[in-house]
Amino acid sequence: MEYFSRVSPGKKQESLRVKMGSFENKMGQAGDSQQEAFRQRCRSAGLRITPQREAIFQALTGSVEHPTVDTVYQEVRRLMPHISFDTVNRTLNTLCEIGAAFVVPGTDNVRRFDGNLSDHQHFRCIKCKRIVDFHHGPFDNVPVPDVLAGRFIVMRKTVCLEGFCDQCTTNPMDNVTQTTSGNR
Amino acid sequence: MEYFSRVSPGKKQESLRVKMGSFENKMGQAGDSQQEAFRQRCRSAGLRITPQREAIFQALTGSVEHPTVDTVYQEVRRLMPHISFDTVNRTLNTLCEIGAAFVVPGTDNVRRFDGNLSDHQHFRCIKCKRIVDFHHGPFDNVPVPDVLAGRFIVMRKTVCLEGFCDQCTTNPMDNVTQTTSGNR
DNA sequence: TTCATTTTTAGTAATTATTCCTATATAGTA
DNA sequence: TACTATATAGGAATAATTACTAAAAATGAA
Repeated sequence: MEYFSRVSPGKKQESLRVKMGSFENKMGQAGDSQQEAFRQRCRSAGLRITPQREAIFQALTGSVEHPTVDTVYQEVRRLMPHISFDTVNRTLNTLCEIGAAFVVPGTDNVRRFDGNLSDHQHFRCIKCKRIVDFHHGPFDNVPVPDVLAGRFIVMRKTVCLEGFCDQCTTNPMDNVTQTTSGNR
Repeated sequence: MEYFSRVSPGKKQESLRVKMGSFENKMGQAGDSQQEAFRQRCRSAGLRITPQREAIFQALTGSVEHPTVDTVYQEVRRLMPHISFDTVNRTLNTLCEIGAAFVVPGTDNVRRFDGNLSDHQHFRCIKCKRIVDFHHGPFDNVPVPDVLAGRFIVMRKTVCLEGFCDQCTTNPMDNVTQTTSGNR
């Protein structure tokens, strides 16, 4: 079933509300509670729940690739041919503002987004740039050095690992650049 | 003493080599070994040692602010009025390629650079965006979970702290957005 | 010291990623 | 059903970064 977003100005179309129902049916059981939690988060933030927002959230949380705006845009366009790039970009920013998504810290010139809202860490492959989520309990609460705890208010502690993923270990030294500071 | 870079095409000027001497004299004792190490690193990488490169490296390592390209450009222009933005940007990229500088991982749309080559970590202020270097020995070698060590080749482990710096703790909740993933 | 060669740079243009604008559509409430 | 405030589509603009190329310069050999 074709899933429409808004159409060109001046052309009234049947409401998307009915089609939103169809869209929800496509999500299956496992996604329901996540999508419902998303709607609750929108309501709490005073935001309207639009089919575009639901589709963008769904595309992001259904991806393990930490996609760029353009990747999410291509994915959502398959269901919503008239969606605009700005809607996807603006909505991803909105999701980040309400805590329903996050920009992944990195050194690329293009932003990547994370739809995984549970505690986790990232492993970044230096070669293929893949970002893999993992969760290591002790990384949730690395102890803050006393000298900093007395000087700053530490709200978050992040551990990130970098190296070569299992797919790239056959050629680990190809195409490598050192581009991040910190431990070496 | 005015410090010239290259001048407009078609206008021969006296060599910069003499003025490079003057530039070096400005640096003082503490910077000499660092600048010399930089020259060694250039030679090892097969790169020419140009006054532009020395000035850009000097501006970066003399800054604790993790500056953007434009900030380094403004700083270097004070000594080299004819330097081009592309030279600064290209040279910062070159410094990163040879390990004489690093792009700081982050979520901003503008890149920031780090000239601190020693082991250290970053504290990022959520409010004022300041990045503060610190070194906490145990963060140099956080243990990698066995399940990852068996699956990936971990080349680097980074710990980053985020929160409010001492200057911003009087108004910690102003202007805050959640934009990074990971531990919360 | 001079000359030749390769690399680098200045000035400018182009590309890419992101944001802005506004008329219209729509979600949500009364 | 109607109204209002918010969101969107289509298009334009901005900002950050990269590319191009003629000329300058760093470097090494003679």
